[in-house]
Amino acid sequence: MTSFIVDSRETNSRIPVHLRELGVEFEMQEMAAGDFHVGEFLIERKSITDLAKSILDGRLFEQAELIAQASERPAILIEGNLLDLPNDMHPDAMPGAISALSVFWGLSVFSSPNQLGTARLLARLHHHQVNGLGYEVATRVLKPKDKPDGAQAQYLVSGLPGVGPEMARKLLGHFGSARAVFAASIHELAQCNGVGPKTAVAIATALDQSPTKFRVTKKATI
Amino acid sequence: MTSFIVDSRETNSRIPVHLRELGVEFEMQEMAAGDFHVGEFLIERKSITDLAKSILDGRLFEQAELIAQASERPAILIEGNLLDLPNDMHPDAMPGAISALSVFWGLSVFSSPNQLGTARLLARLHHHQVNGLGYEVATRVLKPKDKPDGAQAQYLVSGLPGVGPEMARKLLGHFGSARAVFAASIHELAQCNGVGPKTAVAIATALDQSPTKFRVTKKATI
DNA sequence: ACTTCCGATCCTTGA
DNA sequence: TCAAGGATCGGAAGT
Repeated sequence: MTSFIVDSRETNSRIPVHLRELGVEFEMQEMAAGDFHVGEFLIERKSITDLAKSILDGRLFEQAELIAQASERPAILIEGNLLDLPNDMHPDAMPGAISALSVFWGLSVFSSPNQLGTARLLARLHHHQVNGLGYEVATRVLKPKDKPDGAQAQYLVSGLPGVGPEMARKLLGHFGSARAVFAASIHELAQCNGVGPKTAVAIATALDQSPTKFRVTKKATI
Repeated sequence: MTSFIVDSRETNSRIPVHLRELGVEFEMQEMAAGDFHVGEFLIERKSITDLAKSILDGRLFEQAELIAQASERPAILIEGNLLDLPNDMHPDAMPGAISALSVFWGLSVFSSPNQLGTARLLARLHHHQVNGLGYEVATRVLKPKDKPDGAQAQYLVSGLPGVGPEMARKLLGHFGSARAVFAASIHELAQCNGVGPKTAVAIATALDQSPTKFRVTKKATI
């Protein structure tokens, strides 16, 4: 699950070098299918020209089959500019291949501009699977700095469902402080001008919601 | 499902035109989340610059969450050259975003060079899902769309000064509900792990401050 | 998204 | 037992 294996043939590329520069630890092995084994991903790396070649000679889908059967999370990583195609290639060929890989073989289709980009992506994929995000996604950006007036309270109250800056102002005027707003019952809330029964209920619900489960770090599998 | 729905906002782009030129039939609708609904895929289209912007202002997560919860097969389609990034952006940011979208939100990450490429890819995705390969492909089971319970409360509480997502989580765990957090005294707040005297005072101050409209005296500063 | 920086909190030590 | 010091965590801001 936390493994990072690089196929020995990748010594031809600068990927292993870049990975080391990025401080990633990995093993090199002869791999039966794919080029990188990063956590649950099994990834086949293809430069855009190699990909074009594989499409034309029909070998692409064999390889797709291989990695699709070898992993729960098969992926292809297309490296290079998507416009660098052989002139004689049909313009639908590349999109068609990407679509087929995704629809029929369930592959994730990553893309990177160059070998360094590839290394960075691999490193991040690994890091994310090992450490998660390392932090929680920032909720509530743009917090006001400590202003002496009620801006702080207004911002706080405007976090309630259905409450924007204007409604927050009304609520604060009616109740006197943020603490009082948050202590109010549904009925009391509804007394405030601008607050109807629906909003009142929504507010009370949010306030009384119990923290049975929390997302610490989001974990999803495909 | 063989539907092909395009969000009405896409009229700004040339995608619908290209699609018609490619002989694809589709409907245009106002979509709640995403830009294209192609078979089982729900796809959000982002130009590389828009994507960069969304990363910087943190808006990307919300959108990812939206389409991830609205579909079994959520996807993002990155349009443009992956090297066209704001040069003030950290080089690890874009790969990190792609990785996170894939690992944590289970999104497929497509890529296309331009609007025509996007249209071609969409067309092929549709065609493949309609006409298939003669057999059904086992579509992978996607994410446990665990709607985080208490997210609303966490958002609300993280509006307090010195309180981010993590502290909010701790506070809610300690007090049981947002209402209880907002009712707590300085001393009670300080009981919570991670909350010291400074933070406790800051929180209480924010809660009890009243709009200064009526206050004559000013806060003394050193 | 990532990184850097800073302040607050918590933990350990040693008197 | 408590105070001072240093390690750690989390938040805020900038790229």
